[in-house]
Amino acid sequence: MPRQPVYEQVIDDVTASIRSGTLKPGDKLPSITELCEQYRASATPIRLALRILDERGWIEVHQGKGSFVAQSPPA
Amino acid sequence: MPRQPVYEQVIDDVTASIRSGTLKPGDKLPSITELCEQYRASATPIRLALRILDERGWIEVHQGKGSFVAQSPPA
DNA sequence: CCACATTTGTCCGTATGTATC
DNA sequence: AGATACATACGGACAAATGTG
Repeated sequence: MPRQPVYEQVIDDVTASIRSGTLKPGDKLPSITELCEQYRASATPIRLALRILDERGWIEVHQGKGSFVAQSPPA
Repeated sequence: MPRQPVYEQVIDDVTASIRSGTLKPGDKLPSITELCEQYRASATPIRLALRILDERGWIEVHQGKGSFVAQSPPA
């Protein structure tokens, strides 16, 4: 079993939290700096995960403000 | 007017080429190394562009093989 | 099977710019 | 003005997949 990349782990964790209701529409996600600490990783995989989650419609990322759960996340 | 980031330029160029028919489904894109030379940029923005184009369904990227225009690109 | 070159994948650290608070 | 937060880009390192010989 090949181990899962950090950025995929973040994607899975966030989508799971949204699906389960732990994260609700409009909720603010931890900052990149905080996510780096949580996952003990650099900003590279964290930022990649957030960008992909944004592309897929799970979150909205706003410069200077932060990342927020989308109002209508995918099923 | 803020100038356009390199990765957005790549995205625009590739989507335009696909839309115009210059690039057809199944066609192989230049390698990352070649795109770096063409745009006189590092791999970072090139990779980002390819990843986003993949997420949006324009291309398919395969490790060890290359990037190929999707069989059914978006409208 | 092995060796090698090519190509993409993942991640790190760093620097600088832009937006928000 | 300063602090916080995200954006873009560079260079480098090592891993993994592919194709060829």
